[in-house]
Amino acid sequence: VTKSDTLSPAEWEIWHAWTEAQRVFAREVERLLQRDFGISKAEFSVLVSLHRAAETEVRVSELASALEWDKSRVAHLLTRMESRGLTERTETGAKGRRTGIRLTANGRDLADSAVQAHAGTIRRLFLDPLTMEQTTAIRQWSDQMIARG
Amino acid sequence: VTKSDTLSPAEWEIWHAWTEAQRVFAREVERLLQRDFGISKAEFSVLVSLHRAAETEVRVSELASALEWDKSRVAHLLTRMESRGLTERTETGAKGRRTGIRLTANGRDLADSAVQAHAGTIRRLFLDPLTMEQTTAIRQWSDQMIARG
DNA sequence: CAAGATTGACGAATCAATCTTT
DNA sequence: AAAGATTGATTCGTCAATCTTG
Repeated sequence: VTKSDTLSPAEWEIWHAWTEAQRVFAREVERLLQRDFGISKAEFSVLVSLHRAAETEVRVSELASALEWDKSRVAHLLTRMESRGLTERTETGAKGRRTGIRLTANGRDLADSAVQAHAGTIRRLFLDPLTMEQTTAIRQWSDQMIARG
Repeated sequence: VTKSDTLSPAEWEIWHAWTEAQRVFAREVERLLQRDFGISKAEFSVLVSLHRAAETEVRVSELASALEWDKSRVAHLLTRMESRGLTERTETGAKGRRTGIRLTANGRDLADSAVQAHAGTIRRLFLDPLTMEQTTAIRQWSDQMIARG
C-alpha cells in the first residue's frame, strides 16, 4: 500500500474516533470524582496509593516513583491535601524514623468511598460495555504500547 | 456473575494496562512534538485548525468550539503563539469584518512540517501495529463511547 | 556531602469579570 | 444589550534552587 504523507480519511477517522473516545471517557470519570467526592484525578491517585499502604507510612519519594510524578508535584499536592484535612505528615525528628505521610481519619473514609465508587464507574463505563473481541483488541494494543514505551 | 465492590485482579489488569498504554502513548506523541517542533499538543491543535482553514480567516469562538475549549483558553494561547510569531490577529475595525486569526508565514511552515511528521507518528505508533480485527474492535468501542458521552 | 523534601518562580488552564463591537 | 473577545485571579504542574537530615 502506498502511503502519502498525510492521513487518509479512513485513517484519520479511526484515529480521531479513538482520541475522542478517550477524551469523553476521561472527562466523565473526572467529572464524577469531582461531583461525588470533590477531588481531582490527581488527588484520587494519592488517596489510592495511601489507601493501599494501609497502616504503613509512605514517603514522598515512594509516592512520586509509584505514580511516576515529579517529587515536587507530590509535595505541593500533599500541602494542599493536608490543608483540607485529607492527609498528614508525621514528622518524627527522631533517629531511625523518616518523614512519613498518612491518611487522616477523614481521608481514609473518603478514600474508602471513592475507591468503591470509582470501581463502579470503571465497570459501568469501560469494562461492562466491552465485547470479548474489543477486550482482546484493547488488551493487545495496550500491551504492545507499554512494551515499546 | 457476582460483582464485588472492588475490581477483580482480571478486571484491574485490563483497566490498568489500558490507562498505562494511553499514558505512554500520549507522552511519546507530546515528546516528539516538543522535541522536533518545540510546540505543545495544544499549540499543535491550533496550528492544525488554522492550517485546515487555509486562507479563510478564523474567529476565536470558532476555534474554541471546534476544539471544545474555553474561549479564554484560546485567547490566552493565541497571545502566546502570537508573541512567538506563529499566528497573528488581523484586526479590521471596519464594518462588516470580524477579528480574524491567521497563521504567519512561519506558522504555516511549521504547521506543514508538524502535520506531516505527526501523521507519521500516528501511523507508526497507533495505526500500523493494529490488525484488521483490532482496528474494527477499537473503532466500534470508540463509537460506542462517543455516542454515550 | 548526598539523598530526600520543600519552596519559589514560571507556564498553562479555568472561571469570572470586563471591554468591544454591532 | 447581546455576542464576542480579552483580561485578571486562582490553581495546578514543572523546573530549578534551597533546605534538612543522616
